[in-house]
Amino acid sequence: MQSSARENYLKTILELQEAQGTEIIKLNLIAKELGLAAGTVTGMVKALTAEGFLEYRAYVGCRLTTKGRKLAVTTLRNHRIIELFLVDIVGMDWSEVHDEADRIEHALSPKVVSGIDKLLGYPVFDPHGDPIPTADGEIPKYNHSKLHSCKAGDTCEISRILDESKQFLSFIGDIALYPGTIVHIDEIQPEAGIIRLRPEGAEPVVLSLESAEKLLIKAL
Amino acid sequence: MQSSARENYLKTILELQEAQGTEIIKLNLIAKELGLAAGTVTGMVKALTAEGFLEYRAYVGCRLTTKGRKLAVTTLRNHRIIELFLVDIVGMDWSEVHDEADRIEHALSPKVVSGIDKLLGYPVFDPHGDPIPTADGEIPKYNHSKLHSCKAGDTCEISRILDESKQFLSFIGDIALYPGTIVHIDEIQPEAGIIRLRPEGAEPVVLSLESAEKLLIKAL
DNA sequence: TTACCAATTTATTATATGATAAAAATTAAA
DNA sequence: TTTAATTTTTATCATATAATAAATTGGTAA
Repeated sequence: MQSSARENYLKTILELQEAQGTEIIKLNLIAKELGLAAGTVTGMVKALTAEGFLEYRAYVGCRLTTKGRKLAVTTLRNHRIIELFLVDIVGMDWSEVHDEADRIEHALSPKVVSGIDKLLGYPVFDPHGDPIPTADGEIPKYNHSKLHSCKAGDTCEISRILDESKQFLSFIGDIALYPGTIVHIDEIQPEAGIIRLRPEGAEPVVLSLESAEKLLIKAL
Repeated sequence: MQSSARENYLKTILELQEAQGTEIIKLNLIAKELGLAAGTVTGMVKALTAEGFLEYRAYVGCRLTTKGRKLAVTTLRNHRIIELFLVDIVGMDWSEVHDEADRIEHALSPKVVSGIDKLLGYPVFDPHGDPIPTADGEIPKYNHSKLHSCKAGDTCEISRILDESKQFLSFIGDIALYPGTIVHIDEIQPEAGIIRLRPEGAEPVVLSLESAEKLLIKAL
């Protein structure tokens, strides 16, 4: 079956569940995320419900069933493993691998994925710091806070970038704020809406608080 | 996606052109090769003709245009590079990579393919000995002969396996007749329809002439 | 409570890909 | 050369995916 559309829906619903911390996802949100018309989503959600991947209540939203979650997690795992593969093995820039992975993730058998997983040394995070679901379907949880909630004088480690757009990642990459980078918070100006920080061993940089909200950190 | 079917048609037509040494391919043959109904192929060939990928004359057959050949060669290149990648880097068996590659080949951007090409060291052959088209669209030609046309006493090197079915490759792999293997022809019995040969440094094996026809060799 | 606005669903339409059966053309045989 | 067998095409139908517009529902403010 041409299930790559189905896998995309399920993966997106899983990502929204993870991002929001809620089980039930409004169809409108799915439409926005996938760039589809609302009516299209209603139709597909009904089909996925009939096939046992989702539970759905009109005007309320939908939720993954166990079966749906399984397929969604597999797709998300494929996506993140491929992203890491493209960066670590193929040598691509982290800003350009998301769209590639979106296409490749649907074409991989479990055997290929497990081979690449082994090749990468069973990694736990993708290049953006997103946790890679395990082969048996667990998604590791970390409650890291957002960079913009730090205080001046704090030292912390960048752990995850929530915005995977090419532009944002290029920008963040240019100032070397990769996951694992240690930064010192020099100053926060809520009125100006900016945060001044210094990556270890590099020149200080200035971010908008809006941008800082897209960076998760681990306190040190 | 929409164009993976198109890419499959064009790639198949290119392979048939290469295998037969003729430009014009009958639609019936395409249908057999792709496992589709004849009517389906007529429809798609018309579409591909309207789009400038093919030239087509009813009841005669079709031929790739320059534009069609370009896309076909790219797809074939992707296929063969991915096969080699799956064997050499991921560690899969050569008998199982064909179907995988058939799915993955449509999901790869030129950037990804060129990265993997570099990673593999710009290879010239895939695991089955098929030549990998170059990035600028050339398909290297070799006029190797078939194993079954050898004479007793000959020594030659296996260069290419024409049958990519899982069963045949498993069998040939079990007796280690990979491309590069040197073999001595001990005996040929046309009446019995068999050929006796000895891979260098291994026990002799017996093949049907039918199987031997699927193996290309290079005289030494 | 009613009336309006936004969100959501339904109904219709479109495109890509495929199958099947009937019609037409080609090839082979008598 | 006429007929029979085969191949190829045409015509019709089916399924998956998506868009749009109209109708419906839900929430909110007067």
